[in-house]
Amino acid sequence: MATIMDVARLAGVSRTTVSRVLNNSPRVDKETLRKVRSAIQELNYEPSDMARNLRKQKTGLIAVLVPDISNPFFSGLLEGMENVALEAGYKIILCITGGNPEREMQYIRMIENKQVDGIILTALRNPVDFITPYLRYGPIVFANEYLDGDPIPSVAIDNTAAAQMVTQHLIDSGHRRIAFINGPEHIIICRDRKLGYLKALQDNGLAVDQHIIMDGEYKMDTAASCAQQLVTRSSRPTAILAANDTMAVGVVKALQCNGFQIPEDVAVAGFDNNPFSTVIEPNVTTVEQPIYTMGAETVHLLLTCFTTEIQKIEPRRRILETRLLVRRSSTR
Amino acid sequence: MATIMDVARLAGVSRTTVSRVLNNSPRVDKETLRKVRSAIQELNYEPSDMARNLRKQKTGLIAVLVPDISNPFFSGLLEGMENVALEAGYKIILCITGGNPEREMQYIRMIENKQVDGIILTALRNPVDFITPYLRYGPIVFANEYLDGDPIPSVAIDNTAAAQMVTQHLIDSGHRRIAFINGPEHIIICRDRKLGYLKALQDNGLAVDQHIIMDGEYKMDTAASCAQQLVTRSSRPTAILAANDTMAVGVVKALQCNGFQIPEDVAVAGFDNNPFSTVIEPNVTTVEQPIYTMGAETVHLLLTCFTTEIQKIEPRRRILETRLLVRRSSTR
DNA sequence: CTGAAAGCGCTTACAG
DNA sequence: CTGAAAGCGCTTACAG
Repeated sequence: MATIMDVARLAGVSRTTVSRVLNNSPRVDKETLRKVRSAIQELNYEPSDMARNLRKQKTGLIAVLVPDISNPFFSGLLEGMENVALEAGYKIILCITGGNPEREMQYIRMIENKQVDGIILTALRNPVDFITPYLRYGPIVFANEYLDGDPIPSVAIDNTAAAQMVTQHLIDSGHRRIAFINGPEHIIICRDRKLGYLKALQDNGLAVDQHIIMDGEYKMDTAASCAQQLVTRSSRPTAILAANDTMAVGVVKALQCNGFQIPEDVAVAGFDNNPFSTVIEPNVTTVEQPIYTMGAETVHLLLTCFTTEIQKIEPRRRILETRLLVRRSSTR
Repeated sequence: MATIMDVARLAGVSRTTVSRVLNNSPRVDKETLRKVRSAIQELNYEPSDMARNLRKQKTGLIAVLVPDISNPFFSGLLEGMENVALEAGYKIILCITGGNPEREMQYIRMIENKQVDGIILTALRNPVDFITPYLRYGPIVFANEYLDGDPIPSVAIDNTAAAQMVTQHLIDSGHRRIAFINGPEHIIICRDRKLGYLKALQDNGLAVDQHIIMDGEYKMDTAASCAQQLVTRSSRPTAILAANDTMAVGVVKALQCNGFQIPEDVAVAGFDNNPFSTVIEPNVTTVEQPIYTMGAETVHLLLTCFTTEIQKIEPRRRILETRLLVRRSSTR
């Protein structure tokens, strides 16, 4: 491949001048410009990004860590991120952690070697103390996540309020015994969804029964067996709230398999408004999140971090709006 | 951040020696090794990948172009790719083209500037002549795609045979009038699926009716309206084959909306074995593809291209096996 | 076993 | 308007 020196020689100028042409510097003679341009053309020259990166000390790369891209939530998030990144001249490195803490750390360490300019973290599986040391190498932001009193900027929804809203809807529909199938509880957003669920029960003077609060691991199968257990119990719940739609669908299928009618026997609701929720019959009531926007906003936030001191960024925690979508699975 | 010179100074050696330690060269004195290691530790030194890349003339990056990651087919493909890439020390740049030809070219041009070492292409939307000039910059391979008589290695299934197999299954189930809802026909695999469908009809002496061969654009909604049209016609088909499961699900829902029983009134089959196919009732008959393996094999193929002349690679076109999964949507 | 030097391909003060 | 020089942070023949 041709280098800047080849172009300079052919055009009979210094490589400084070629660089000026490449970077659209205004201080170039018209005739020189023409010569350089034609040399570039003739040699089919393209500047090397590797050299530019070293010189400018930036990679133009953003690492995005997700547990699993087959989950429509994360693929939607990535789509929002990718669009904004591309527009800003950045590329995204896809880091699938599979929820594995070691793999997560392995990817985070990319910033040490300056393989990327910044990192976006989702569904963090390591203690935040493991992450903060890496902040000195470059900016790190959260999507769909946040930590109490930490210095890491974030974009997310108010999970407590959202869970409270959907639980309240079930209560308003007449349910008094509502089960909750949560995702992994060490994930902050799951912790908060549970908080919102509990809050709604308490606000309405309903008893909390730990036996009908379960961990569905965010998976359809696991949630299905949770549902199975819930309905074979002596006093079965009349409604089941799941922390995402994938699990809600698992619940619906398990209940239908066991001969229960939805919503007549048991109402069901989920989170995310993912495509499954409208493929299954009955369609599942859910909390819609602005997923694409969340992805887009997170990249904007990271880009801001590239040029602004973290303390000066306002707001450092962005909260996006959610919307309750009432569908047949919870309608009497 | 500390550089190799800082380490060299602190350890009292040359940067050559530090580099040797970094790269585990055997020719280093034990005591020197100790000094260098402790200096590295003390300075919290990590070598810069930007500098290494420039020096070694490689980026450790692979660009993967996909039209849409919300499609489980492509997210599964990416998972297979990501795993193999990571193991081999490569990272993946996520390039979502949205099926946009300009955007596709924009991403392909990354290889000109040596932003990536190689490219994996799926669902190509540009003429192959647009691509071949870029082969001189670095290797390009296809996943789930192939082109007649071109020099680009590929990993895919035999789409003609697969479509023939599922069509034959419908014929064997007694259907004589089978509609086909295809994806965009300029995509090679769609062209071939149609070929397989036609072949099965011909082999069985069945008439081909162009009116019941439609373009569903790979989308659920579009396929649903295709189905709507098909069943409101005078002589409606007794079976509908869709080129992917997302469309098959659209067909099922549209038919059910119109009061048709599946499979009693109309049988349905799809492609991919995607999660939708088992969420909907009845579960949809489909052709299972080894998606994860396809992703993994494609990266292996690309890695081979990094070290081997393209003409010497055997086999240059890899064909993976498929399997027919007969489910209730096509069972009488 | 170790180091000086060249070089990967750019950009950017600095000087003219 | 243009160029010589330094430098981004590494690795790798080459020499000793």
